[in-house]
Amino acid sequence: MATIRDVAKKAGVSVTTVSRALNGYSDVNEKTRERIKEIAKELKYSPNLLARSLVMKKTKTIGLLVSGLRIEGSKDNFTYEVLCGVNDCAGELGYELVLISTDSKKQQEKTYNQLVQERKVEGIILQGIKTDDPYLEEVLKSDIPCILIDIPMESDSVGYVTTDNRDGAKSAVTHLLNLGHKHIGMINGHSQAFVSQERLEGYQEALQEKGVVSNESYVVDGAFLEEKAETETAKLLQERPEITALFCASDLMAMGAIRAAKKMGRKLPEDLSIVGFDNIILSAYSTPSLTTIAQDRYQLGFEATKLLTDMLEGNKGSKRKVLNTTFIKRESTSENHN
Amino acid sequence: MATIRDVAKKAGVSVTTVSRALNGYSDVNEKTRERIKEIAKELKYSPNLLARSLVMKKTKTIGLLVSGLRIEGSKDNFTYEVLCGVNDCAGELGYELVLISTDSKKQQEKTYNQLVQERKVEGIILQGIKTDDPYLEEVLKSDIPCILIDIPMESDSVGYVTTDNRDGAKSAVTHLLNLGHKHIGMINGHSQAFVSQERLEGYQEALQEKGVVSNESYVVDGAFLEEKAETETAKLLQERPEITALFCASDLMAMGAIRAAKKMGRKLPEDLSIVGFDNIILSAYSTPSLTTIAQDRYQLGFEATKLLTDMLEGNKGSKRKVLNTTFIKRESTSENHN
DNA sequence: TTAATCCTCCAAAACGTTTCGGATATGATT
DNA sequence: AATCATATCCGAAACGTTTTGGAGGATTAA
Repeated sequence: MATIRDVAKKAGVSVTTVSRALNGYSDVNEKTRERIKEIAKELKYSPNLLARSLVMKKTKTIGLLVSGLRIEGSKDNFTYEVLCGVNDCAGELGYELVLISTDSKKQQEKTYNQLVQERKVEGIILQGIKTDDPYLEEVLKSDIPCILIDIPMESDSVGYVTTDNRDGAKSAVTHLLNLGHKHIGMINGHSQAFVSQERLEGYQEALQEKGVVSNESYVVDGAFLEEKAETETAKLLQERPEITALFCASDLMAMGAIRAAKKMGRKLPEDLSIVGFDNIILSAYSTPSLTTIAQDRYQLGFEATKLLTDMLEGNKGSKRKVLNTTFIKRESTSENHN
Repeated sequence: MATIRDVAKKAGVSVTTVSRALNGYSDVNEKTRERIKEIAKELKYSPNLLARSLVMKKTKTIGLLVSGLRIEGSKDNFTYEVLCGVNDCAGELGYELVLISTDSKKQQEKTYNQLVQERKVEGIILQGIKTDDPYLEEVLKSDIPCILIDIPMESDSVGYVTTDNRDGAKSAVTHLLNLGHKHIGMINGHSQAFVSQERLEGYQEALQEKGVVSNESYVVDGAFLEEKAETETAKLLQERPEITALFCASDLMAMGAIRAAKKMGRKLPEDLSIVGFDNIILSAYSTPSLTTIAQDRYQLGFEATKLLTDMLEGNKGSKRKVLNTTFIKRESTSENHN
């Protein structure tokens, strides 16, 4: 609890000198600097960051605003892995990290600007918000530097980082086409997610390139939920028995799809090939293990932080980053024998 | 960026009055209070928490110090789920949460006290540190309120929350005994974890109660790692072929054990029964799905936060909390037919 | 010798709040 | 009329830093 004043008194110098000594300014004699450092250590002095930030108007703090930091997130670990990336990068660059989690209830109490202003974060990373979230509009208007994860929007103060979802989806579906599948269904997420739109486009593009006519009724909405995906898959497979392969917009939904198929007595992958998206932990452990498109969530967080700090430090440069996916072949896909 | 001064000026009152009006003091006329509130909203004023904390010497902030916020943590999600619990409870009680992650490199630069003092957290929750961690000693000496997760140590300013590991382990092993198993091996974690010691005791106690002599060579160390557990299990099963059941101190290690057993051609659960500990997501998806002892990691975080804030607000009461486990029967255990 | 330069150091202001100890006015009580 | 209580407001200090603009002395240059 020693303050700079205590150090100054004990060292017989002014507060100014202590401050400048400890902060490495050149206008202080090396001998006194050493003495001051000594005394500071002796008194276990460490500067009060509140006071410092107050006067410097810099907090060296970034916020990670996540909508829905919930236990269900354990299944895909998206938030956790993004958090790891953000944390690592922030740590490397000397930024503090405060975690801000909202839900619709909290959002009614405080506007985005209030939230951010109060916490005194210099910039913020947004994860998990939907495209129809009221905060999104505020973000774009506000001049607080912000990086969006998986929402491709830009302005003077906002950038984004995302995965090449379209390309990833395309390679998933191309893989199925190459295995000889003609009737390929898609279990998509929900329409309030950009990634869903993009993955749908990738799906359609792949079909088109191989000259397969796409059928609207082959695409259903699984809301990124395992259960919803299961019921939707069951319905789809019943109504469209000619389908021999499925592309799921998330691994979690693929888990639901697998369960639905198994319940209907379909052998996997002989009767039905399934490709997921994400490469979550589960996908390697399920039976059959899941062929999928891996996206690097850790890197998503890491790059977001890099972009944000670049903005904060005035480094002009691209405010967006699109990461590549990698295709992972496992057991859930095989040649079409029908 | 409006300050309290701006509001005061516009309202034609003093700074003091604005402060007292907004903070609900009674010595301000209701009419002026309303006017001030109006103007505050108009100017989008929100108080600078830095300044406030500086003068009040209260930050309403707690820290979650985790050692090893790493991507590998995705597999068991321990940290994530604890975080969710901490976050929810902190949110409910109006505390901010800052995430502090350390590793041995960082620990050399800053002592625990420095870390905590600088960040101006009022209290802190420690997760994931080992019993031989140098920070632990500091924590006990320091008078900053602290709750340890899974380390049963207490002092004036520190408490803990943990799971009843001994009882959990005991019920796991008792389950195996009841299935007729006589030779039960254990894949434990590492000795720098209290939970390992406790789970070992539970294992031994269960055996003793049923009058089964415990055999030291039946217990090996899997370091809480999947791979290590796999190799250790392979060795154990080879050297002690009479073993028909395994109790693993974590589900993740059980995954390794399952793999080892499968590679040796053992049928599960017919040839070998396995019980895990934790109830991680994977345990429900593996083949066979894993019988396990569930611990509520979310609740661990939630209760830790409750204990901490109780301490911060001067509510005297117990500084410790031990949560119960629940037994979950799945496919990986069956009767002993040997 | 004088002027200029450099090296060390410092006093005071500033950051945006809260709070303590009054101040003023009004009305009630004696 | 004097005293007291109450309601409403405010000035100034305090929190612990950094930074600005200079002061004083020693050294160097002219």
